Amino acid sequence: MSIDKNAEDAVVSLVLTTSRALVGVAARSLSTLGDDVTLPQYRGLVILAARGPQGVGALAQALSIHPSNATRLCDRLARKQLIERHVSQESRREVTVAVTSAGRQLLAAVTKQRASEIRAIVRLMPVGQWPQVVGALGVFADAAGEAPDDAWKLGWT
Amino acid sequence: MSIDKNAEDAVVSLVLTTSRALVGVAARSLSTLGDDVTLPQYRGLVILAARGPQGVGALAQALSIHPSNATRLCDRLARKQLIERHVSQESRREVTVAVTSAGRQLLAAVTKQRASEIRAIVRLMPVGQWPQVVGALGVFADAAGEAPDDAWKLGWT
DNA sequence: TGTAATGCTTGCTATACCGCAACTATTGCT
DNA sequence: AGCAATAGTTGCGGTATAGCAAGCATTACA
Repeated sequence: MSIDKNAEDAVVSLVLTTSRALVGVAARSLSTLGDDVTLPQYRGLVILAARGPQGVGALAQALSIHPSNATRLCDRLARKQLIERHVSQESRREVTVAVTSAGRQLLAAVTKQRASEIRAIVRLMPVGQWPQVVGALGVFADAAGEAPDDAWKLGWT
Repeated sequence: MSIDKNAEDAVVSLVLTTSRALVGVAARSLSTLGDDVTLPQYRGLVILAARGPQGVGALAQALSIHPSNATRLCDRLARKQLIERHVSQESRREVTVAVTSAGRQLLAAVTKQRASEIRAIVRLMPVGQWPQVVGALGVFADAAGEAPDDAWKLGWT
């Protein structure tokens, strides 16, 4: 048990270290947004892109913010042409919010920047170990995928 | 070359996936702060904890914000007893900012929460693969460590 | 010693974010 | 038709972040 415990601690510790590096990458990729888009706005974009067009209320719930707050977030995103508001066809009182192509481009730019930084790191790793890394990360990703995952909710991905 | 390219893409893609999971963990761990501490404030705390006590100007530079902004950030952190300001002994015009024990406790709580979530994921991985994961993550962490690393600057760690 | 540079703070203004309450428009139900 | 529930918006007040300019000490230097 103590051996397993130590092994577990070793894995956790390494994952924590890895986490620091990857979160740093993510943070920097967001900073490429400049002052154009704030973090809450980016989170909203991610949600809308992941879940597809939906109402302001649903967005508010996903972001855990007050509906009125979501309205104004949408105001700002719409002003930047990153989303579009359309009155729903089903209910005239519902407003459907959708990411525009410009919004998608912004999200793609963030991902691209992130991949680019990761690529630089990967190239520093001995090529001979890539297979092992792929295997290990696959195992981890599987496990993380099974874990209750609200990550995308937070829009920090 | 095309094979290496594919292999590289595979690694990058997996790291991206892993990144999403880990960033989600990090984001959730920050949300344990409640509304007590904002993200900029947390970033400041991380910097101070990592670099040790230092002047307001150095903190501002590390956070890439205006010194006046750093002053007010320190105001808020000090009001919450998370940092302390002392006039430097060397220069009476310099103010040294240091994390208090309460501040360290807050940081520890975040890390603890993060480790706890990671532990849950680790336990979902087959024990037999832990050694491989440790090896692979070690390789990755090394590579990430060699890469120009401003991650801690951003205080999202 | 007098002047310039440094380190930090304060006044100012602007934006973003946040929740609550009140309001409008629409839909659903009786 | 009338009333209640729903979806979204707007008004309001509050805090946080952010930069610029001005000011105050203090230090460094000429």
